[in-house]
Amino acid sequence: MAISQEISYRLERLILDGGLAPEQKIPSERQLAARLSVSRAVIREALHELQGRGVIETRHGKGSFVASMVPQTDTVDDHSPLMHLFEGHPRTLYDLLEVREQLEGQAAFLAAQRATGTDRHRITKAFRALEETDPLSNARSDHSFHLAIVEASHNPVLVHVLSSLKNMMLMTVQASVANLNPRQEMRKKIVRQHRQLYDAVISSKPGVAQKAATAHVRFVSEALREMEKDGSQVIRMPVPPDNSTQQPHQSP
Amino acid sequence: MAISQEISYRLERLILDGGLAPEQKIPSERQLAARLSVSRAVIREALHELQGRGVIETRHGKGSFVASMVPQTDTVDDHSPLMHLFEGHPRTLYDLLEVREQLEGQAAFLAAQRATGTDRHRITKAFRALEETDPLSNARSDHSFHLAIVEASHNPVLVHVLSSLKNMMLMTVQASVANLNPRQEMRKKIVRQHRQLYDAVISSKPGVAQKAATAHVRFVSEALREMEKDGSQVIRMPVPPDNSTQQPHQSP
DNA sequence: GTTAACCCACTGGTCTGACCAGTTTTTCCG
DNA sequence: CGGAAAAACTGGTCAGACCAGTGGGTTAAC
Repeated sequence: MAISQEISYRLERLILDGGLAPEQKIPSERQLAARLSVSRAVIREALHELQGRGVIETRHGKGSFVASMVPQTDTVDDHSPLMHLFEGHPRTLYDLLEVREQLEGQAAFLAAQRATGTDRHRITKAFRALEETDPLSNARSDHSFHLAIVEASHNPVLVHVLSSLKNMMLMTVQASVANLNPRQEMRKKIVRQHRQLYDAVISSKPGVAQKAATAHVRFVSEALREMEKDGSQVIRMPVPPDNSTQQPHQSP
Repeated sequence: MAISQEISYRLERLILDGGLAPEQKIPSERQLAARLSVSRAVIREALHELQGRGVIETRHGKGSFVASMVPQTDTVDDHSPLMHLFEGHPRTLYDLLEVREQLEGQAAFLAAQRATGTDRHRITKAFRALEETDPLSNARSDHSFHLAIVEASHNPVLVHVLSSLKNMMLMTVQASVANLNPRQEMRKKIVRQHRQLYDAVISSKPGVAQKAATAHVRFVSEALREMEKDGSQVIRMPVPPDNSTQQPHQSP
């Protein structure tokens, strides 16, 4: 194995084992080179590896620092392999929506097919709440509504995958509602889409429900794309701690 | 921003957009340096960044190659949130297949739409290999074929999700081929389905490709269900150590 | 002819020492 | 003392050299 890789490995372990705390400064490249008796080039390559992996940050003229990896090992894999793609690659957001479009559609289809009485009750409850909450803070309601439908599909795998994808989205962009609700006409369309989806599921029309769900996600995706094109920046920020996304429960 | 970072970013985007396909060789460091008019050190630093985040693999004396987008988290989470569902709940397998049906369909659709020349070449190669290998040991070929199509969708999220699902399947059941191939008539049908899928993707017919892919997964799912009902136990065992896991694309 | 050895032209891996470009500290003059 | 220049850091880039694996082709021996 290459020396630079050994060094990057050793440094990473040192950091993970707590030998170097977050925000702490790493010895300068020249010091490390001298200390480990290798050339500075090797040190730089090792550091770039750690940098690519998000373990350290390097600032010109100042030095390299251990990145503050939030000790919050939530249920969500913080540094999931996909997470790196988001940073600097906005396109991934739309890749994500592309997949969600498909899966939300399937979830709606299955929900319309399989929803039990309890499911219908939960969905209805969530839908009512969604209609009553004020536009500004109904991100949670929106989430609950869709989650209720997904869970009514009675497919644990689907629930799990979709919740992962949604969490991943929430990590980078404040959900669609936050971006779109301010625009009145957008909000109206979304409300109508929700109603269509709700009606289709409740009246057990799988095909219609599926179409409604995919159309909804596609609409949101295209709206976001449009906004971004128009210059109005899509709000991208970590979502505040949300206890409701922690454990989507499955009703038996 | 540092030049090396710009270069690593450009290369990563190039890879994600399909300009460079998995397994494909990246120009040598000296070529890149000359082409981009920078020193070789900068190129090496950029490559080490990509290496750190698993986008490329470098082999001494051979060159650098685009890594499969599949996150090879060798630590296949035994304690994955979904894993415990399998134990005692065979139904989860079919939930899994239900979701896969949808996603493989989407992947085929997108692949037929977006496949580049390189993608088509890879798919064709995998397909040929699939046709030539003997029925008993073509689990790998089957996997490679489907993977090539999924990667041609140029949607990293889709690749990631599907690979997770597939890994999860491999953990519990020896893939469909192992169970179905012994039966001659089954195998014939599967071969025909593969050919239909292949033709549709290569001739850029998204709709047809999607239908072929979903039909294929559904067929496998129903066949498994049938077998289980008939009493013949579906083989459920951990997949044997796979040395090709490290370097996903190997043709025998 | 086949095969084995070797050589050479690739590839990445490492080293050296220099210089540029930001940042912080020190120095020294007003 | 205050503040500006200078020095001493930091990382970023460059050039050229050499080492170390790899593979193809030529050659020499069998």
